[in-house]
Amino acid sequence: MAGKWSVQILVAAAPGPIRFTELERSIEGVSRRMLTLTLRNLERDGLVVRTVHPTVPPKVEYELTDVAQELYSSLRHLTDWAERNRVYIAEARAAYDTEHRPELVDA
Amino acid sequence: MAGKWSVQILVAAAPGPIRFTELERSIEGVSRRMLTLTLRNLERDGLVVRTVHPTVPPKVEYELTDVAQELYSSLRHLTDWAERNRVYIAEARAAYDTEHRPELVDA
DNA sequence: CCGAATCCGTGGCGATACTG
DNA sequence: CAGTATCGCCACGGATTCGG
Repeated sequence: MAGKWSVQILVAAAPGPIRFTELERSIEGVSRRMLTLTLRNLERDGLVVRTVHPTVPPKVEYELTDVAQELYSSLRHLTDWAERNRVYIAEARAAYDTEHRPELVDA
Repeated sequence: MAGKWSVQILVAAAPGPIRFTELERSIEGVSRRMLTLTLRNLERDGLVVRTVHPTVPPKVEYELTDVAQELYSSLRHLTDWAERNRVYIAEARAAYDTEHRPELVDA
């Protein structure tokens, strides 16, 4: 799964174990459903470990595996690139649109 | 567009200018439509330049910009990771499935 | 050789409501 | 608190057809 939320979960969980609700709060716009689904897929791929503390109230923590930590490092190169070229791409897009689709520019 | 074919186009075009039909042949399973669409999006984002040679028969070449070359380099970290952990993930998946969904294992 | 236009199926994802 | 279950939209992308 290259799912929409996977990367943000990796980022949020990279520093250390994090609880379900903490994830939900730190990731803007994610629904409980998608958070669960994405976590299950990450767990399935051996990227996160799920630890249930049998307490009241329930407490579940998610933690990245070593493999996922490596993935996170590799991803940083990508995000760095994205950050560096954010403006360039936005300008290229604007220029392309004014040249090829003048009607839609202000829409 | 984080489209399905963008990365493969980057890889195919990284060595140098490449023609439309060459792309179509070197990328397994891509349709003419999706190739065109993806190329347009990459062009729009300033990642490829499209050069039309007014000859008969027509000849169109696509070439990566410097920004796209940087992206390609950054991507390599990811693909390297994927290659290194291919087996690990496959095994994690198989283990997860046999444990959580025994019915589907052979389906 | 290179591409645009149209039709249409699939599934990822969101909204909502219900549980232990 | 940490999920699960059900419903439905719509954008991505495949197949096909029509040009320059």
